[in-house]
Amino acid sequence: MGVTINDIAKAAKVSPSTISRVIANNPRISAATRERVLKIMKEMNYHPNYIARSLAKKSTKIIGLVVPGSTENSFRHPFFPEILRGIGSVAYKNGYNILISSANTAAEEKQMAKEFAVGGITEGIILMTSMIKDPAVSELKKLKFPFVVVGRPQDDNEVNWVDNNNFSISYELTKHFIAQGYKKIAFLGVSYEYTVTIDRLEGYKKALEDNGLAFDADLTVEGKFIDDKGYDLMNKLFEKGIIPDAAIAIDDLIAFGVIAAIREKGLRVPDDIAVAGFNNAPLSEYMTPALTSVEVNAFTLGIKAFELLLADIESEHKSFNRAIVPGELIIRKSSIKTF
Amino acid sequence: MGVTINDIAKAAKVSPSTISRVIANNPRISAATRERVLKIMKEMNYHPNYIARSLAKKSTKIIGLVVPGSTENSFRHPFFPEILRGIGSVAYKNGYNILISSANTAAEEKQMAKEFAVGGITEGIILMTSMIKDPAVSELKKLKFPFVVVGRPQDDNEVNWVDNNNFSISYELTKHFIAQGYKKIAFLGVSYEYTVTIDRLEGYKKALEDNGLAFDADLTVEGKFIDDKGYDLMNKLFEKGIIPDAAIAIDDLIAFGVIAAIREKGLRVPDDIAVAGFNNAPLSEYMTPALTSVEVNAFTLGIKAFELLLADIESEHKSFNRAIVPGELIIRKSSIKTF
DNA sequence: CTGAAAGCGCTTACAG
DNA sequence: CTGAAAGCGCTTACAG
Repeated sequence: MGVTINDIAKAAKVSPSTISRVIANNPRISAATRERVLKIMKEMNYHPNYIARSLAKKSTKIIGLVVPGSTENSFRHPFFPEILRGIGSVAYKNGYNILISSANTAAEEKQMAKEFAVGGITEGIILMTSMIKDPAVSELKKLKFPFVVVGRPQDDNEVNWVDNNNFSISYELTKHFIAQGYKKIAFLGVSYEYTVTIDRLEGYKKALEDNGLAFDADLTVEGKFIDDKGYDLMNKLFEKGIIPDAAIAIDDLIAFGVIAAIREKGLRVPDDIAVAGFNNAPLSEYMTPALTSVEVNAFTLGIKAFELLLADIESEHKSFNRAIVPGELIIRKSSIKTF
Repeated sequence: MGVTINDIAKAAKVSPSTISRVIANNPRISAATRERVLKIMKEMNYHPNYIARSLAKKSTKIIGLVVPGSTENSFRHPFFPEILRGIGSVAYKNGYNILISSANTAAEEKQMAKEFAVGGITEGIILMTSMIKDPAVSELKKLKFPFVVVGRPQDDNEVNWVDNNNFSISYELTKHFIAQGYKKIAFLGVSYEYTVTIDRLEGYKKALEDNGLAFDADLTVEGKFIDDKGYDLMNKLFEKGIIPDAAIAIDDLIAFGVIAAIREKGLRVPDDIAVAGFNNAPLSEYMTPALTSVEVNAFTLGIKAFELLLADIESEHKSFNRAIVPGELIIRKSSIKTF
């Protein structure tokens, strides 16, 4: 703070333009003056002002990240920091900084996204959301501002997005149960507000169908994605007098609640009811029994999200892209038939 | 992008100064012109340029957050997003945005902190670190730039910091074991690079001492905080032929590895060895047995960190402050004597 | 190879 | 109540 390009110019007895060119590594500056200026910059402890440069260049090298906020547990989920790590790793390499903002409601989210877009502070936005009818998405579309959505948007027309192959991986997981002879497979935690849960439900349905099992709506329990307690969801089934032989939960945290409910009823996992989740929570491998899950590779999702955004910001030729990161089925004891 | 204060000025047939005053809600502007200008701003879809304003006002309303990066698992730990949520919640209320940066090494961390400080882009910094001899801390001290450290710094002279009462809460946890008659209590995961682990070790030692138990260095296993596998740490004890009757792990994730090692040896938790962790991971309550832990209230830590930073940025009278957020002992089955 | 000038889009004393 | 002017700290054609 304090020493500016003009101070250096005076001290070096050259013009500010020259200082600017030294900073920018402009090759037209003679080696002699370059050295002299660099030395003085160091002596006077000069550092270019990022804000002034941004204004002059009309480029801030900052991207905005809008995350769901305090009222939603999604923010607490381990995949969030993983995605952030992924974004950060490539952003850093490309000289971008990340401005982060959390919103508590869809309206707030739209507001934050808009502020980032119109304020001239960010050059692009990543939305950590995949909600149906997301107002932030329509707002950014309207503004024609570069952005990427993490999670398939309901209407993926004219938007960049990244996601897992939720349909396929859910299909595969369901098949893993069917192949072992399970027939009454429950699906817990669908929320019609999140495409991710819908896609997983569809994969499950298709797997049933392809293997001659009828889809039974009674085996599907609606929830609020990861905001709900698996314990409650499983008990809804029990209260209806339904005892499945297997249960797929939309998230590992839900799965643990499901297991708790099963045990409370005096049943065993996997012997009486086999269980699997999604998102491979850090502790899932340590549980007893270890939980079968799907690794979603959130770090890679973050990398892809940034790459798509960068392309949108820098490319001359506008296009809308998507990247699908494959999930990996991780089979552990909770879903392996023991008899 | 595009429409500036000058465009509005022309359209409204007033000077740019007047537009600026309307934006700033300056009371000296007549209601009539204010209304007219606001109307035109809306019609022309004008939004003030944040960067230009920052340059003119010499205030960006942005704080920097430096987090440990990809190579460290600390970033993956659930407390990270919790702290971020806490910071975000108050930052938002105070009109601050958060610029985030992750570093992989201590040197990189210092570099990021310095760039944030000297680049004129942030007005203060929160360091998510509590490492011994943190170069970022000394750098920011040298620059006399406002900052707050999450975690007690080794030398807390002239630094603002927030932390849990790690000594006391560890004391309390240890006493919980002693009170039940446990005598051979292991302590796993001390890292002399993190003050948090040292403080917890000291609390453990003091509790032993105050209750007539000798501290036995052989019962302490060093680790790399949450980067290490609890499984390996516990086996180090076993390999030395030591079988404790209780084990305190520096983190819940470590504790789960510890439990896995205990079981592999054919012993039971808590019957043969009682176990507890710290940081109350989201799944700890679902484990079998549910894990005794310490809730560190990371959200509150984040709030306090921002409040301290804000005070440093805005206060006329410089001072160095700290805030201690009490942890809460959460006793579950893993540490309750069954016989 | 270097400089003078204009400009990026705002704010803010100063003047009236 | 409003405006003209200078300034925030840079960059960048244009000129030489």
